[in-house]
Amino acid sequence: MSGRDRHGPPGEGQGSTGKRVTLREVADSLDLSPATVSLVLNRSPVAASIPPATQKRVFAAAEKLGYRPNILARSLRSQRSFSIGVVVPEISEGYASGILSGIEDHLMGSGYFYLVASHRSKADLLDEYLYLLKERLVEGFILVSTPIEEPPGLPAVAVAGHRSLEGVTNVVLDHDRAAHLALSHLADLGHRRIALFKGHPQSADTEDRWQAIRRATRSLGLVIHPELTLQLGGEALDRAFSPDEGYQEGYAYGRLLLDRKADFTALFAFNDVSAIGAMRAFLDSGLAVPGDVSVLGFDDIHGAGFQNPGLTTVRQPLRAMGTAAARILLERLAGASHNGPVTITPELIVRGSTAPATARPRRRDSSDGDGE
Amino acid sequence: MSGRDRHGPPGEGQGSTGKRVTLREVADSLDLSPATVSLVLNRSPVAASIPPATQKRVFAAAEKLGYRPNILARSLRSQRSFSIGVVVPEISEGYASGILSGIEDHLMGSGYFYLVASHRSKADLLDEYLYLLKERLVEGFILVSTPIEEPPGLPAVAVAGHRSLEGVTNVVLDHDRAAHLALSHLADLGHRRIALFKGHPQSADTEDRWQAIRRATRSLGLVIHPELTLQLGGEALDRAFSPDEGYQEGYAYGRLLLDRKADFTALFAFNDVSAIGAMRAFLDSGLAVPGDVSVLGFDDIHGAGFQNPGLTTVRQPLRAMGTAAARILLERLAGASHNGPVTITPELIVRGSTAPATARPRRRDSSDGDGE
DNA sequence: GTGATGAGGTAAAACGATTTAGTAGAGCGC
DNA sequence: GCGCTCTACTAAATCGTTTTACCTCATCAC
Repeated sequence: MSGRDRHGPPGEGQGSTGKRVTLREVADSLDLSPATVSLVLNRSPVAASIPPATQKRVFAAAEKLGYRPNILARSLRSQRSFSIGVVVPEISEGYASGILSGIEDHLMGSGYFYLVASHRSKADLLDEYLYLLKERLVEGFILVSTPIEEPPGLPAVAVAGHRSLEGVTNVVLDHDRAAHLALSHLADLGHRRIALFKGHPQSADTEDRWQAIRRATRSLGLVIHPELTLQLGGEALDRAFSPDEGYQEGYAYGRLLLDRKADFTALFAFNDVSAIGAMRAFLDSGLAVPGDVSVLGFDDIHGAGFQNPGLTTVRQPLRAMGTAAARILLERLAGASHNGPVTITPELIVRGSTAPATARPRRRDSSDGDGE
Repeated sequence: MSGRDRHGPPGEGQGSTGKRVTLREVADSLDLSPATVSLVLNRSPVAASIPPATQKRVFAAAEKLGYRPNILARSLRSQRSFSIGVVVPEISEGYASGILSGIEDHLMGSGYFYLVASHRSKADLLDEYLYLLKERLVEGFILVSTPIEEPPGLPAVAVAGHRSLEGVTNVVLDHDRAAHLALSHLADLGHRRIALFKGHPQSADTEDRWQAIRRATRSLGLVIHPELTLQLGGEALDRAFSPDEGYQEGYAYGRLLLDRKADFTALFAFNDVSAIGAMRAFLDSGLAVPGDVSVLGFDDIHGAGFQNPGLTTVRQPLRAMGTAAARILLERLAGASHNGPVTITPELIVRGSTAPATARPRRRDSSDGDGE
């Protein structure tokens, strides 16, 4: 709608090699001035007085010569770049790439491109990238799970939101609903001693989700057991995990949980990756999942359903969230006012990793396998 | 080395808001011409005759005012954009995002950005995106697992290569070594009836790998059983799978394999995703992995080791491949001549999904579980 | 005094659009 | 014939650089 509406046809007029046709050349071929051609092609209101016949000639010539405006020149003059900056913690990770794919879907359809930068949770890199992106005249930002301290200086949409900031529209998951779905599912299965993985301190969702979990716990008559609550990326472990070692980290924290020797019948992890890692730790130590311990993830990343057992999880519609973020940003760039946060609704996906709690202590006891 | 060598410091000179400082303003503040300032800042050889004292003043003023060249203007004039186009089939998928993260690593360090486009295996989208990227004056392409018909018209590096094309440097995995690693591992375990998943016809690696498998099979004294060979995305199934349904597709083809009732003791899949899907199909139908069937994947995507059982697989160093692609492209842009293909060496990662072949027919028979 | 040389710059033309402020000519009323 | 209004355009400035082709002044050799 905004953006350019002509995309194709590629490769017409001239081959993919050869010099580009400029506005001047089109104008010359028509014995018109570049100004006229520009006005017509851009459907400027000023072109209202140009007779339809001439307009037709202009369009025809542009088509025939395969004219494509030089985006750089246009951007320089009009101070628009038709590109936006997308900032993610780490691109090779399921959450970010899911969102990204939604963003791309929407942007491409609108004539925009995007530049991606991964800050790997380093504040200085983040600052630098925001700077470099502005230098490239991106028109706005989409910040994915990226906590920033001050307004970025351009219209922005934050995907795993955080506290509200001037000029930043938040796209947030309904964490209360998510926590309630997850915990009531476990409660209904009879779980009372539920272990929890809190998210990394630098993850934008961590705090919101944690508060939601506390509220849900209370409203369901459950209690949070501090000895069963582990903070990912916390000081509990001597070893730090790099951003793409989420599975290993989950495994390590799963082990840690077992080492504490405090009984629990279920784990509600911060995300699928840590859930899968922990599940593996449980299995390795001889516990059955879900026989001895139920495991509940978060996100529903690709492949979550193909774990063994399939991972029960709270699905975030990542692609839809990306699409929404892109749409909102473009609307704002087109002049729409920026209203409150946009809420996304999660969904509980029940698979094989959760089952009724059993009274039996969590000790190796593989009398009944997971037949199904 | 090429590219700009100054990155930071962000946020100095002026806040993140406020108008940008132009070259003209720097020049005016120094009572010099923009030309001089430009020459000095760019360390042009022409600036040799400018006395060091003046040069110092110029740098100091630029720093003080927080001058940052406008990239659009620079690009327009010098016909360089300091950005490259990365084309992938689908961004939210592990292979592409792994490569991407390597690409990013290298590019960012060199002052380049990249624009991503996902063609979702549609030839018309691909053409259009190549066109749009050229329109944005990207300086070159990195094509990830993207087969193209004709030279793209710009320097390019293809990551999961294909037939050689003018101007395209291929970064290819050593498929012979990969196939040999995988098949000799299975052969050593006593497997003779090995099922195979061929890749999608549109995947660039498919044909190379298949030929490599044929060679490896011969040299190992194995035979390929047509009834155990399935082509992913082939006509065997009535249902087509979208690009992000790789797991489901693997599951479906796993089932298909079982339905054929032809005995096999191992599966060597085209990639981890289909291997995991198939593994799940085997488990669901009561077969033990690796007790009844060994499963061998390809890629070593994130989380492959956290499957249950852990997936034995041929690792492609995705990130390193991305880095290599970016490095080669930048070298070529800097004038290096484009030599032959670059070969990447795969590695066999043995985990729990492969074990010695058993004579026992593949029928439900769960007498010994997969304890450890 | 002349011509050459070098030092230390600068003017101005690109790059390829967009857009504002006109302008030439036609038509028309009077 | 004058002013006015339209119509159908166009000239030229502008965006912010880069880069080539100068230019001016000193100095020096002869």
